Amino acid sequence: MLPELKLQPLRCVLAIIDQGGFHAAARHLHRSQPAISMAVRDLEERLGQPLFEKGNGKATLTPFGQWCLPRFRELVAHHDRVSRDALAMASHQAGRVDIATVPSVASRVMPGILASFVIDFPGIEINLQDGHSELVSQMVLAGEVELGITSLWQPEEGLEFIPLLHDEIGVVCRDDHPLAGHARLHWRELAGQPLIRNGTSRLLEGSPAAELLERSALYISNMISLTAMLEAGIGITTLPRLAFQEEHARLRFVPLSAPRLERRIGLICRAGVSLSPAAAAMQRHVMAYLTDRGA
Amino acid sequence: MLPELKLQPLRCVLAIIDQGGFHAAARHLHRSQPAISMAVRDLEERLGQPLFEKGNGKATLTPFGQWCLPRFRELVAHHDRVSRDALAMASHQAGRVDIATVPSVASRVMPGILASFVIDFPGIEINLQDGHSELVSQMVLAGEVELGITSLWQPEEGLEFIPLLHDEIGVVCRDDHPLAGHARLHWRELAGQPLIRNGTSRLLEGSPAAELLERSALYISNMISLTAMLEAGIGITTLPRLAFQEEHARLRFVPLSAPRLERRIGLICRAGVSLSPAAAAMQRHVMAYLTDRGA
DNA sequence: GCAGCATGGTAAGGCTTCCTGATCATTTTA
DNA sequence: TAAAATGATCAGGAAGCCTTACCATGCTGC
Repeated sequence: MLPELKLQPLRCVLAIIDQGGFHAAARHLHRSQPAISMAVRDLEERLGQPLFEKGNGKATLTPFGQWCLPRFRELVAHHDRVSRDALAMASHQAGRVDIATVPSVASRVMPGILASFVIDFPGIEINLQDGHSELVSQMVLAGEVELGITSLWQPEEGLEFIPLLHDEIGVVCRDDHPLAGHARLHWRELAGQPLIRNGTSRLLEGSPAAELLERSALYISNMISLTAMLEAGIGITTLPRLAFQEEHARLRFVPLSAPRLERRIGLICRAGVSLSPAAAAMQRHVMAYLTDRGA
Repeated sequence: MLPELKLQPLRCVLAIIDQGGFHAAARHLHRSQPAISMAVRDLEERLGQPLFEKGNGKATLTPFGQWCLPRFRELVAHHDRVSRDALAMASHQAGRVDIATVPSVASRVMPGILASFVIDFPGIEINLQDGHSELVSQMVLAGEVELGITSLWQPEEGLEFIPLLHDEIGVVCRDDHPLAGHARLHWRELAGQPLIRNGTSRLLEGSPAAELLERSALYISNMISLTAMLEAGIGITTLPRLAFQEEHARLRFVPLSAPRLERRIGLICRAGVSLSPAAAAMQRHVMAYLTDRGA
């Protein structure tokens, strides 16, 4: 029913007008002149009307051709725009990545990663959100973000996990606390200390140190409140090293040597769904960045 | 540089999504299923990114594919719109004709022509202007209108003339005028009559009756003023029959038999420039209409 | 007036593209 | 577990498209 207007012949028509002749158009399109003639003839046959005046030496548009010209030009421009955009998207020169991470990663790891990423891929827009680890998993599962960087408590259905970092658990206390000078600690040394639980405390579960949790009366999820408590000397807590904010001069981090505990931080994304080009670039970038510096 | 996105593969992608699978798309596009697979693969290679998820049984878009889909849909829709409009234009189902005629033709001939034209070509827009014959020629030459219907004083460079009607010259006078009862007149019978010249009087030039013009003191170009003068009995005039308005009960038209004069009314258009499809349809229609009824 | 150069159109051959039909591997369904 | 449906792959052939060579025509400068 509808004739299929191929783009190449349309380009020929535009080139003939813009370059002022069949020969010039042929040169411009890197074709031979007969190719131009035939493309035009084929197009005219499809439309059922001549586009160019015949007989006179010069290449002139018929009124029908004049009517068609701007529409052809628009269509070709539209094609080129789609083609260019798609190529930019595919080659990581454009696009958008939405990432969610736990706060510790967002503040301690992501800045370095993103700083180099935006240099390598200046066209890609980045959207970084942070939240506790279960929220991160949920956002990835729901498709709100394509990538997550977090620790998984357990393998979750529908999520793929790529390990990135081992994040060692330690004890955090004020610098004048008796434990502050230790190079490492056995969990029994914490017995009797006022332990403040936080969102990462469940990392102790399943280890001998778990019984410490049972004797803890204080739970604080907010990190700012927690550090304020610690600085006030109200008690001690356990944290992964990344979550420990080194800029607090009066707080000390002492690794827990027995049991040696860690959280495994990794990249998560939905299983079975491939990433957008931009997200794939980010994923590769994250992995290269963290393996270069040693996990 | 830019990959050439052919429309057929894009249609394949749309069909796969809309019909829900490669086989369904193949049926819908009247192609074999491998053709669809190959078209998609080729398109993916051009873009450098997969559009469909591989491995799982179903046909699902990658995020990149989801990004592309609406753009592909737009581009294909744009193509179809251009194709449909161009075809409508070419096949006289749409378009526009601008015509200029002399007033007599506009009021006496065009109504019948246009009445049947709009039935045959309901999609074509018509723009009819009238003016004296030299204005008509000018408008055609300047390209303001594509077609003119008028009489040419002389063959004009750049204009093509297709004769349509012979329009006989006669004398117009009031019904109580001594000449009103004649069936025909010899020019000498007009001698001594007060002759009012008008825009068509130069048709007498070059004939024996030309000397009547020299003895005429009154020239009136406006047809309404002229008929008012005639009805007032101020004088007589000469007019082509078509220009004589029969609805004036008190005026009579008496053909001039010696010399027998006529103006040749015809279609004019620019030489060497082909007509738009709509104008060509109009031209054919006018010629068929007037030859059917005898010139 | 005629050679020379430009225009665009035409014809025959070859290369590339694209489609088909048969077949395969995998997943879903009964 | 057999059957059906999915999409992928491959070889062969048809069609489209491009190229080289040649033709017809119109303009230009001597």
